[in-house]
Amino acid sequence: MGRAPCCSKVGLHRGPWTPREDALLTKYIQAHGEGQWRSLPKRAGLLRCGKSCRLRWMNYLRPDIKRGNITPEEDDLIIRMHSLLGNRWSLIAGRIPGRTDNEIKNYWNTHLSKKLKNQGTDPNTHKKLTDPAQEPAAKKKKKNKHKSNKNKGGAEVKAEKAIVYLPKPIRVTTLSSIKLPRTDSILTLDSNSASATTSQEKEQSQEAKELNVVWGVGNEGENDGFGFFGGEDHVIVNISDIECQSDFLTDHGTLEKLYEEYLQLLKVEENPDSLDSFAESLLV
DNA sequence: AATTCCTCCAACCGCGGAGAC
DNA sequence: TGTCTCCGCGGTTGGAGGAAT
Repeated sequence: MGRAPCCSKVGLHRGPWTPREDALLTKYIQAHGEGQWRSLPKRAGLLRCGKSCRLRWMNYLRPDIKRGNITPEEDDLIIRMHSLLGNRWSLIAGRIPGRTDNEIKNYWNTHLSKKLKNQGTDPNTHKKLTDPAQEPAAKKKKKNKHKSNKNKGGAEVKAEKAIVYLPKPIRVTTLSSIKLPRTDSILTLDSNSASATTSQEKEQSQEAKELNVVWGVGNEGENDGFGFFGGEDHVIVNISDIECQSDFLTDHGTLEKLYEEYLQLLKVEENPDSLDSFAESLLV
C-alpha cells in the first residue's frame, strides 16, 4: 500500500514545540475543531506535519487533559485495565478521564511495571513471579540505556508478548435491566469503586463501540470482587446498545443482578463449546 | 564543583485499519 | 477489487534535569 510521506518532509519543524506553535494550533482548533490533520498545519500556519499536530493536541494542548500526579485510584485502575487489555493504552486511557494514552504508557513503563516487579508480579502477565530472585536483573545499572532498550525490543520482549492475553469482545444485548447512555459512554466497572464515566471525546466513541464494559478482574485467588479469569482468556462484555441510568453502578441491587448474570457467564465459560454458542447468542 | 548516571516524558516512527475513489 | 490516503495506535528514542558519586 502506498503511504504518503509525513514527518520526513523537508522544511518541516521537528522536536519540541514552541509556545507560539502551541498558540497557533490551539487557536486554530478552537476556531475550526479537530480533524483534517493532514491539511491542518498549512491552514493554521504551522510548519509541522499533521501527525505532529495531532499528537501535540491530543497529548498536551487539549483543554480536558488532567495535569499532575496519577492518583492511587488511577494507579490501581491502570493495573487492573492492563491485566485485562495488555498494552492497549488508548483503551485504558479512554477509561481514565483526563489522561492520555501516552501518559499512561509512560507511567506504566516508568512506574507501574517496576512497582509490580517489586511486588513479585510479572507486569506483562500479572501473574506472580515464581522466582523473585530473578527480578534484580531489571535493576542492573545500565551503561547505555538506549542500547539496552534496543536489546529489550528483541528476544526478551518477544517472548513476553506471546503471553499477553487478548480480550474477547462480546456484544451483549440481554442485560435489559441496565440502561447505559447510547454511543459515547464508556463504562468502567471496578470492584472497589464502581463508576461510570461519560466521555465527550470523539475518538473515544469508536472505543466505546468496541468496549463498553470492562469487568474488574484480578488474578485467580485474588479478592477482586467481580474478578474473573476464564482460564487464560479474559472476557469483555460489550453493551454498547444498551441504555443506562447514571446511577446504576451505585445501585447495589443492580450490581447484584449484574453479578448474577456474570456468574452465568462464568458457568458457560467452563464449557468452551457452549461458550461459543452463548457468545453468538449475545451478538447483535 | 564537576562529572557521570539515571529517570522521566514529549515527540517521533512505522504499521495497520478503515474509508474513499 | 485494488490502490491511495488519512487517522490512530503502540513501540521507541533522545534530551532535559535531577540524583548520585
